[in-house]
Amino acid sequence: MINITLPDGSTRKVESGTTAHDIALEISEGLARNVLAAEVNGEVWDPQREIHSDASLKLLTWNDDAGKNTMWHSSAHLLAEALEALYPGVKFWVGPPIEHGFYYDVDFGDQTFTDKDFAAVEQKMLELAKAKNPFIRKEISKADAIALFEAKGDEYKLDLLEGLEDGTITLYTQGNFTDLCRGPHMPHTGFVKAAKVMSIAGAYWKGDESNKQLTRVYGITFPKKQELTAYLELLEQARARDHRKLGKEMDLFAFSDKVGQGLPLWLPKGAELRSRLEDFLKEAQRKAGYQGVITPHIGNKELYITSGHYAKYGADSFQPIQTPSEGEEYLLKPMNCPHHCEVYKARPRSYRDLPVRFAEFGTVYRYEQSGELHGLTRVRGFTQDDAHIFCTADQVKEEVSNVIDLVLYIFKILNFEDFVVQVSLSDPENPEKYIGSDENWEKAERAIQEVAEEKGLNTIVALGEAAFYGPKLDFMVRDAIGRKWQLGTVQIDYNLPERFELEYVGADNSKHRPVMIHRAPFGSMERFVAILIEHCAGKFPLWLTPEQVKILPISDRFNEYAEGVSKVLENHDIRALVDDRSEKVGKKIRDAELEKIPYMLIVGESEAAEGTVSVRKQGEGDIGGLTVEAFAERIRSEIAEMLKKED
RNA sequence: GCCGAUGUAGCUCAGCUGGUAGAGCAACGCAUUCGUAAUGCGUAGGUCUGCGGUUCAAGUCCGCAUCUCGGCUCCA
Repeated sequence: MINITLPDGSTRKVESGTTAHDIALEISEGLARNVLAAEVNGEVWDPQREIHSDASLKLLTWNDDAGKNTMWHSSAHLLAEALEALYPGVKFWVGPPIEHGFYYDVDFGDQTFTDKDFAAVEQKMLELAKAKNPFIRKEISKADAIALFEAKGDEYKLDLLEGLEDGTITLYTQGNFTDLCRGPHMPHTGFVKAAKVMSIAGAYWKGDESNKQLTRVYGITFPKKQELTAYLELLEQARARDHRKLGKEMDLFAFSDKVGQGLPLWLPKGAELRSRLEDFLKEAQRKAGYQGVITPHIGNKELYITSGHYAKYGADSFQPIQTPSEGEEYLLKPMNCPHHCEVYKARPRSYRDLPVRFAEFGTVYRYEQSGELHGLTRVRGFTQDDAHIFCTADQVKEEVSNVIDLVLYIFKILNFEDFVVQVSLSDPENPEKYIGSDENWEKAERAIQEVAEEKGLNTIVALGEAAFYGPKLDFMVRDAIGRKWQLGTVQIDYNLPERFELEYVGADNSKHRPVMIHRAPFGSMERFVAILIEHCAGKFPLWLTPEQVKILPISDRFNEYAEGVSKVLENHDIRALVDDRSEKVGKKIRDAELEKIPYMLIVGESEAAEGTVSVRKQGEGDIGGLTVEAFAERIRSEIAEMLKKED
């Protein structure tokens, strides 16, 4: 007999060899029907696998991430089975679960597979699912496994086998399909009630761009049909908020083939939105003790040789600009840090001056791979809300703390409520990868972690993810429909102060090296605006939106009164326009609603007579009449309320 | 950069197996003067991404280039 401990702390005595499925059955038949996998002593197992020693057990269903992953991993095998049935001779590499569904990397050989073939594959998958074929686990010796896949002529599985140790190799079979796989899998294929092949794409074998490309087939499955429908609706919703679509519809930005790939053009409304964000951050930074600096868009190549960026990125960047002077070369600046180092060096610094914080909305140019460009989130010319803090090692903690406060303030004002903080530290196994003294690293890593903890941030620590020049802290936000984005970043840097020989005179009258902190709360204006658009689906907060109010006269006779209202609002710094087209008010309302203008003011006979406006809020409808002054006051206080969230 | 798909009016899209382009919305004009999500009529707008090729004839077929999109790789 063995003891099984369940998550609620209760213990069951069962025969050795009992499976998780058996235990689920003891609890309830309904539960047993839904168990996809089981966590046995912290390891995810097949529910059918026999347990032979005391263990802690957690039954996993569709509601657990690990349960979902198991089903999707099994679904990848189901996909493979369907593909093998329809395309005899195809070869498979790997098929893992991903955040939404799974994929399988497939070598179709001479056969073609296009999106027109998806439906047939989906049908086959469902047919195979209906058969409720069990997933059968089999341990196999390495020699037998090699023989098996050699017979099949499957070079991919043979390659996988090379990396595996004898004694740990398992095969899984469902129906007619057998795959080399560590598992675990759900009990049988019947759990899949809905299947969709989402897309195909090329993917390098082993992720190496010098290898051949396989066809990556993406799919997703669900235990209920309606969950698939809901998922497809969510995707539809995401498409509707896509910043590329909204940016075009709302006249915020554009691209031009003539100007060049990945070089955004900010249209008047987008420019206005952006500069309002910049002003907002500038004001917050001014209060936080930053000083603005301005540096040129190009820099002598020597600058980047000193910084080390030329050696690392020179070949993949916009190439140097020649001058009439022989041998003289300039680079479009790919980052602001080297310039700011030179700002620091413009005069000798004393420990009494530190910390100094140089801020600049610095436009930089990076030659991103063409296939990498994406709307405003990945471009070749963009403006960082950059700043560099130069301080002593002892000041790092407080400075990081202040930066975090600034980022949190911004998130609060802009309603990014759901975020985690990733702390990237050095890899303890490979200390030689990093520059800077052990003492300083330890100080900085401790400082970052302590600050994160003191602020009660939801933190994940990523060992080995630090940059070679220092540890960092990144904010990952979740937008309104649950997608994750990386926004603000704080990075500690021991490298550039060294390379630029930055110094300050200490209290001991000798020279010391400052620590440099890079930080960008937005990341870049382009990226941030893109994420903001998607987060709020184009309905910007009142204080940010380019057009706050549209005045809609009932007929041309009231255009004059409407203009008067507009003037009054203008005097209150409210951005209002009159829709003086000769259209019915219903049409004007519809257009203003679609333009996502927060307030519509309908004016006609009675309003003109009484000096009032009839107020309509976007998405909410008519909210009654107010005098013009009262409306202006309402807007003013609404905005004040939004910006007042300071701690 | 690589794999694949795509490019038709300002926008969203039709255009079957080759026979020199069409709709809705937007724009413009006229009429209408209207009360909370679309007034009517009319006008104008296109080297069908570009360059070559096949053909009596190319938006349609082929090649190359380019852009965009989905991924991969990359992201100082």
